[in-house]
Amino acid sequence: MVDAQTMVHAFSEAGYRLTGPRVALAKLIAAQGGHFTAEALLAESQRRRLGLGRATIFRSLDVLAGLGLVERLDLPSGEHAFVACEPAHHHHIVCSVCGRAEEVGDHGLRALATAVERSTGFSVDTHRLELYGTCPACQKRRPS
Amino acid sequence: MVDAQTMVHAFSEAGYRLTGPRVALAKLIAAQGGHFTAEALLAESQRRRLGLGRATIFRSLDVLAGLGLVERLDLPSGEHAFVACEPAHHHHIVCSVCGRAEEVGDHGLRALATAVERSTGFSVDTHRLELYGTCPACQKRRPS
DNA sequence: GGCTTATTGCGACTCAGTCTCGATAGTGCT
DNA sequence: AGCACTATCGAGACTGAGTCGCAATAAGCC
Repeated sequence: MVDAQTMVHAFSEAGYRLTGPRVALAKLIAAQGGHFTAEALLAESQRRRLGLGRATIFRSLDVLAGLGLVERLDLPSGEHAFVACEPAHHHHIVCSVCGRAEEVGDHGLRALATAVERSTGFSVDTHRLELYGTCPACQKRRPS
Repeated sequence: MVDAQTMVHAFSEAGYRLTGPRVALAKLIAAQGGHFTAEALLAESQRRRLGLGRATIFRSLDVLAGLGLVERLDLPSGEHAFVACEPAHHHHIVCSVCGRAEEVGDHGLRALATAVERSTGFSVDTHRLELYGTCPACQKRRPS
């Protein structure tokens, strides 16, 4: 998780203006537990009367994604969601019960990519790995 | 790659009716080299005057995805695409130059999932891995 | 051939995300 | 503080993917 402060700093550090809407959005994102959709942020901002426009939310999310503070992910349902995260290479595991997301290190994926390069002849540029499962808390609460 | 025959059989085998539109669509899919979007199929079917409706294409694609003969994938651009493939667990590597997709075996991903389970406490249900790179042919044609 | 019902195509509809544009407000300078 | 410059904003129109409802059609079965 990343707090609002960090995001706010990142904005100005990268040469973007530090505007009210951006600060409000940073707080909103920091308040989200796990992954969230643009639509959810929009709804929440309306509920709180923050007056953020749809376009502003999408634009800021784009900027944050560019800065690596937020990552797009595609849920199995096909929805597009986001998670707040540190700007380093990693992947996420998403709890399908509560939606909480956690960062996951490399764990040998790099080796896997190399193995694939060798066996297919492709050169691998990027990859996306998303894991879905149940987090410890939800396992305890509802042992399936 | 999967040929039209296989898909056609799979339809009837699974208890679906073997209709003209479905056969036409199967051929269309088999003719696609790599990944393709629903929109591309629609456009192609119009070009060939096959008279397939938008809804029909989406519905059949859903069915095929359910049968595992086609897999949804999300391109880095955010587009939703599909690839024809064998109904077994595997992943894809997609060439970002020509769009050709190839199937990739497990290569130790299972072990990675276990490592993640151990380190996070999550229990992993599913995952999606997509690799993007350049295929041998495109590397040769345009050595970057 | 006739019956049943899954499937189709059409067109209206929804919903996420983008675009345009005039208004607003950071930021840097004086 | 006051000012100018311009990035950014909000509202709402717009777009394009995907879905839905329904009457017409055509598989599969007798």
